[in-house]
Amino acid sequence: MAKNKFIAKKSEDLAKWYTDVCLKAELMSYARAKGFIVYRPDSYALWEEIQNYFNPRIKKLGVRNVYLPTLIPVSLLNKEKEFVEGFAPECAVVTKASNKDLTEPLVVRPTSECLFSDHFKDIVHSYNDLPVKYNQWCSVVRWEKTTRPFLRGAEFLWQEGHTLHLDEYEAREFALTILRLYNDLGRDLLAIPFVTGSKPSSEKFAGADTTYTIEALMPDGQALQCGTTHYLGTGFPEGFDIKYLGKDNTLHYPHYTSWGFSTRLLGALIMVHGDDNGLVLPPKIAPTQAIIIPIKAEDNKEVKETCEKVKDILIKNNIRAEVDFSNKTPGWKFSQYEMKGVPLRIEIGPKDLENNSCTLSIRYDESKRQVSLNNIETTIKELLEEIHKGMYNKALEYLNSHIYECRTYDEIKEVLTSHKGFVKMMSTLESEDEIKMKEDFQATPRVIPFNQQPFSDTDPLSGKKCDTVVYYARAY
RNA sequence: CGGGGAAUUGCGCAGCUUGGUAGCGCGCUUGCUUUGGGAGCAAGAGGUCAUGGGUUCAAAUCCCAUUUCCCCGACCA
Repeated sequence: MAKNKFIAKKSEDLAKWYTDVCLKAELMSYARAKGFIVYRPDSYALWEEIQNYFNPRIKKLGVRNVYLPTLIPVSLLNKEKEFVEGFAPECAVVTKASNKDLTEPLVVRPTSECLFSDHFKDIVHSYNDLPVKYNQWCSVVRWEKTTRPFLRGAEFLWQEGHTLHLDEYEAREFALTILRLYNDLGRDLLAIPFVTGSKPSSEKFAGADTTYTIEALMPDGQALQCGTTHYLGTGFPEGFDIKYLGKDNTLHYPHYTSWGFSTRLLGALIMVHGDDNGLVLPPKIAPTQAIIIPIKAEDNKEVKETCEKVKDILIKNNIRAEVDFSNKTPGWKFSQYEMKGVPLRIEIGPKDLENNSCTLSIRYDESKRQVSLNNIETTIKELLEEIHKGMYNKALEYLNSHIYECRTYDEIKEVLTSHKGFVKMMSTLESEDEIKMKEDFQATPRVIPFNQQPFSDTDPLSGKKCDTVVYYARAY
């Protein structure tokens, strides 16, 4: 396959490669305000596919979509102490409207726990009102100092779920159920494997009792938090005075969960699968799964008609297929759709028609094959499945082979200074450990994996006895 | 917030040192020839030179300030 001259090499300059792909694959452009981007049709379509996957699945769990305001009165924000301390520094605040100073400044939501809590106070009175399960699709604003398209922006799109439950057990179970759903989304739609587990207390959401996370590994060995679910306990209900009368005829605070993933998933998708020729999309999420390229169609009616026919057959079989009849040369089209990551290209030309076949070119492994036009829909359906599995397994193999069990300081140093990936180590989870890891290697404890298989009983940093497995890494 | 780089047509860039008619490549439009890995020829269209101020007869070019973007750090769920 011809190499793309418009995109930096992924292995040579990942940062440049990443921005090149975002721009050249027409996913985004920079907007006028600092840190803000335009989500162009090709990236917004990916976000819509994520919504299409996620919406029916949360609805099945009894979650309903709602929409709450963009602006939060400052006084509401101040009701949960830890939360304010965590978020205040990165909030944008509206102080003027109609050319007059507002009596109370309004904060542009960085997340909506306060708004949901304020509303929940009005609708929850009895145990019969529980559980409450809401979700909203919206954007939030966080005034980040360093921004990168999709991975970290001043404004990003996300879903935020907010639920109230009778007790801790039910709430925790729900937070874990959603986390499993996030993990499924990675595996079944994005072809991205995650390490799942809980966050050490230093990395928890401001105000959370427990934060559960899905962490992915990027090609430079840095971890990327791709979604979190929180068991928030009763802090927000206490701060906002949300109470219900239980069966026992006494008042109780309900138990709160919140959970979210953002358009950062698109950043992960680009990073994990992309190559030197640009974006590579897994078939399940690709807005166009198969692009048909006619060869010498101008003066060949048969080529044209076959392209149309194949497209119709594929669409009838729920395959997202398109045909490009534009007068660009085939070579141009090949490069263009490769850059945009279309998983499968179908070439149809006079030579193919001679033996009733077409040429398939697979984006992710750069392979080509000639197949019969008979039962083309079955061939392609199976092939798309195969591609998805292939991409997931490739990513899984990368993840697994970049988790290093470390028993000594020197082993930790080796992994983190050469950007290899996750350090899997035994830890006491004491803050001295974290400080040392941060100072020596800029690494943070990413996740305490659910899959705990202690391989030693000693913390390599302090030498103290311990029984918890922790993954450390540098993070985005 | 620190350190570095940059802003000239849709994109990539030259011009700036030494002030004097706004240039090139790609893309775009039209026509013909092409079409199995970014086609060829010809003719065209397209620019408040990031913004604001200053110096000058004259500023893309010199001076001051501001804004934005990119990279590396620090900060950040």
